Amino acid sequence: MAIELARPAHRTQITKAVLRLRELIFNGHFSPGERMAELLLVELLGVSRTPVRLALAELEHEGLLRGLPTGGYVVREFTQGDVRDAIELRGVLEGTAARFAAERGATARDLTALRATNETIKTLVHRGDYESFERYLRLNETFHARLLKMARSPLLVRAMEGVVSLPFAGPGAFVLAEAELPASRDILVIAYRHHIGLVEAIERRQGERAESLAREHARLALANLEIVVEHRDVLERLPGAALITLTDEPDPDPAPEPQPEPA
Amino acid sequence: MAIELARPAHRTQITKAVLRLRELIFNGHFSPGERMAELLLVELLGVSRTPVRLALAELEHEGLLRGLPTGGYVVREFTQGDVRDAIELRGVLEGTAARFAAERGATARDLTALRATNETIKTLVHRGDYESFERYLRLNETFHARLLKMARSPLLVRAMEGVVSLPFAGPGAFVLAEAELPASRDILVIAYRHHIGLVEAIERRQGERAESLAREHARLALANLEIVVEHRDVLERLPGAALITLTDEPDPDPAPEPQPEPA
DNA sequence: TGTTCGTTTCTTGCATGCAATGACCTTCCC
DNA sequence: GGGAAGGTCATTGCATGCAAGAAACGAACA
Repeated sequence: MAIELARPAHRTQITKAVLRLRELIFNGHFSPGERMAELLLVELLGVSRTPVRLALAELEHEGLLRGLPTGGYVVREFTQGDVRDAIELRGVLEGTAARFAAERGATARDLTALRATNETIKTLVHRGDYESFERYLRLNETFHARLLKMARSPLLVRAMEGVVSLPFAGPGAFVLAEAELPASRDILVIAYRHHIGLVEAIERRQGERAESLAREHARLALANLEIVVEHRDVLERLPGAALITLTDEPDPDPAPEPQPEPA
Repeated sequence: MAIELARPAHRTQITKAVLRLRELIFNGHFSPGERMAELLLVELLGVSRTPVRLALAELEHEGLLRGLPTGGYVVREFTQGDVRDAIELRGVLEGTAARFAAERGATARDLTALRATNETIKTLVHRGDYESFERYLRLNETFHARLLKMARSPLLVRAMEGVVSLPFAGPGAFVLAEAELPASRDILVIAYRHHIGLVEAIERRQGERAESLAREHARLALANLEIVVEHRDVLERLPGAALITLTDEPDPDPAPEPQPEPA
């Protein structure tokens, strides 16, 4: 996921296969549980079995596929609880990034860059057109990428990559849906406020505050998720939606034997 | 890492290559930065290029190797700061596991199992023989594995696997060294206390307390690390030590431009 | 002596053939 | 009719050959 971003795009057959496969999976071309036969993919992707095999291994590590004990891969299925956990987990890791940035000290240059991004975001928050949402999405990712970089922790970057490789776990997950659902428009205002607070906390070296804010910030995606599942027509147009099975029960992961609060 | 544990051990050439390569890397058979030529590994491992290639990809995802933009892999190098971050990161994830377990409710069966493990650990804490340390190590891993399971979050399990795949980040990292360094013997006592507190917090649904305890618990490994680096002869016998470059500076990641506390 | 260009060797990326294992279907027996 | 056993088909695991590209070496020139 880091390699492919380094621009060579289609330089090797493997990346070509990975990119195309990801796209196909996100678009719902394969159903969860469906077996990914190598020969089928050979004629589908136009590359031979060797790069296909490598690409499948890559996607397994990303979490999109699941390897069968007998060999071969199937498309992985995600429950609503998985989505919730992915978002919560991103919050935990971004919280750690924010805390690291605060504890280890940020450069004035980094802080200025974050503020500049926020300034532009501010002008977009109250617009409603689709183009503004797209710009917001890009700026939001810029903000989060820089924040992660400011933690100065390669291992944290790795861990984050492992989580946001899931399509519905990225910082912009479910945001595009807001363009069509004014009900969640206020969330952008709150998100902007979170950004402001994050920069302030990092500058003042308030690690715990930065961590809390980043966690709460990620939970906005959760709020978005809940709004979106109420509008399945919107949900189904989002990438990766085909991988998610919606549960009707309100609590998607009930305690099997809830213990009462003794203290 | 989950697949291989599923017993087939050497059933495929790939797992054979992965296991052997991991062993070679941990033992320092390759130096950090050294190129892992496929043909060299073919005659070293006794398998053909195809499984070698797959194994290399696997180890890259584990974080032990780094892929070069031009192709091929080199052994990755870890700084003391990486080790510190890995431990801190494990603390963050185990904290999340503990919090999830507390928030989502634990079964009486799980709590009982944790307590039983702790009871046995209690009898080992004050012994000093090597065998007791090995038993402690196994029980400690049992405790942490169960805790993780109690979070009921497959994605959290994945994230954790991504972190503890590094040899020095596991729950038992640097513990074996204590068998030879009585200076750090007290740490076992503290660790035991943490375990007790964790079970209590989870039972009482005190999520935040559980999270804090788990984080602090992981930081014991950090204390161990600091003790161990003072005794390089011990450090160098630990697996994976050959991958770590020791920095002499006390603060391994200094702030480039520390901001004063304005508030 | 330092630098640059050309050549050679090594290394990886890819395709394909072969073999073995697992899945599935048919058939036969109870 | 149900279950078990046999056989057939499909799919994956592995090895190897070939070609393109990179790296290293050496030679020639400034």
